[in-house]
Amino acid sequence: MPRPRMFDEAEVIDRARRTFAETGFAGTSLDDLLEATGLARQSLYNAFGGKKELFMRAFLSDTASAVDAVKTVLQSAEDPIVRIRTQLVSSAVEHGSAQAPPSLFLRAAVELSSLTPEVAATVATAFDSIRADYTACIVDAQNAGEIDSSADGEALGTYFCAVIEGMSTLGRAGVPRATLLQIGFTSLATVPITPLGREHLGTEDGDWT
Amino acid sequence: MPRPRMFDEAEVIDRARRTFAETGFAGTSLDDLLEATGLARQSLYNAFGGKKELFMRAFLSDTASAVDAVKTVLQSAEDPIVRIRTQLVSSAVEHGSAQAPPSLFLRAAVELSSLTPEVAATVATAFDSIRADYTACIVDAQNAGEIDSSADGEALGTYFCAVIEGMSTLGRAGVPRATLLQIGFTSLATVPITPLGREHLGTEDGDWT
DNA sequence: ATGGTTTTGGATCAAGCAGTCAATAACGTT
DNA sequence: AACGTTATTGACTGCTTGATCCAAAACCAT
Repeated sequence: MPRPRMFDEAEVIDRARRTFAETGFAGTSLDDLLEATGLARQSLYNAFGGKKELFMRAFLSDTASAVDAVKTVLQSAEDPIVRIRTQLVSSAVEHGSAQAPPSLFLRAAVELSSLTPEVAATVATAFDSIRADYTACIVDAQNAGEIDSSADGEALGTYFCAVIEGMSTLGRAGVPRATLLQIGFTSLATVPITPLGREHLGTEDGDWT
Repeated sequence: MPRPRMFDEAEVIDRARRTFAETGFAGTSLDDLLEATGLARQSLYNAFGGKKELFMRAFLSDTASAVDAVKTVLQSAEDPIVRIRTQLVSSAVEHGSAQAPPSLFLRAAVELSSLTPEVAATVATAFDSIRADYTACIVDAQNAGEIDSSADGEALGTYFCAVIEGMSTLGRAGVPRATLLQIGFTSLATVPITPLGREHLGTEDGDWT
């Protein structure tokens, strides 16, 4: 019996995500959000509660999909070592583009993790999840004989977390995609890949323009 | 004949740097700055011009000293390969501490590099300088026979830029110092160190509590 | 002392801020 | 067709913002 909404909630959150990612939480005014989403003032308050709540919705959604994107690649059906390279390439491509929307996850981590406990906890959990996915994939590769069994999977997992976040930060600062790709490929040299693994990887680095 | 200032300009800038680093540009009000610096309103405007100008002073100063800190370590009198490890450790220690003041450089890079051209240019120049210092140090190490001459010094330089920025981001998100140190040591495995270089490095990783 | 210059601190301003309220409009159910 | 429920709308509120103005105080060279 109620009057139906004239907007798509998911789309509003996505627009808000973009806006917050571009100008930050403190730097985004309610009017900015209204313009970006097309909502009327009271609609936003009815549907979401306020600026902080809408931000958290957008932030949690962005974090979840970022974590999910990593998991999907690292748990695909490819060879484990190929999955790792694919993930690094995918991070480089995602963060190394001027027109691509910047990451709200990074922004929130830098802007709010020291001020908002909930953001800090979410960021920590996300890092942990990514780290665990990487570690599991490395263990897979070790079991497949593609990575030397003496390698420390945990250490490499946290390490790749840092590399990914470094690429994200550099990408936001304007570093071009090709450079991020180089960083990704270079970081792969940390992994003691066996001859078998190297065979699976192939020699081609691919073309990413 | 003019009345002398009752404040130390450098100290004011340093206090402002800390405040901006903690709450960002948009998140810091003029009253916050007055409280942090102890200045009176008009004094701040007389001495610096306004919020934006004071921010730029603090940002440029922070960037310069961050770049300088890297350069100092990488151009010290130690063995080249030791310098690199020392720099990674120093970055981990600097960014991996809850009480240490967060980096305004990272904050500005993430918050403003897409909005303020001058910030973006400064950030880009800083990255370039760090990258160049790393590359030069790697070349030194190659000439000293500590790193395989086939290594791509440029690629490793940009790579270490990303690692450092990744550590900075993770540190701000609450990742502890020990983890950052592990990341730093792990990242060193990317470098093809010769037996001679390994000898110079020693076996000890040191104790950093 | 004294004059000229600067700092200082309080008062003030207009603009922008997040959030609220009451009235209207649109829908599904009955 | 009428009702109850919810979305929409736009005006409104009190507060904070960055910035400016002005008069009084502080200093140093003379």
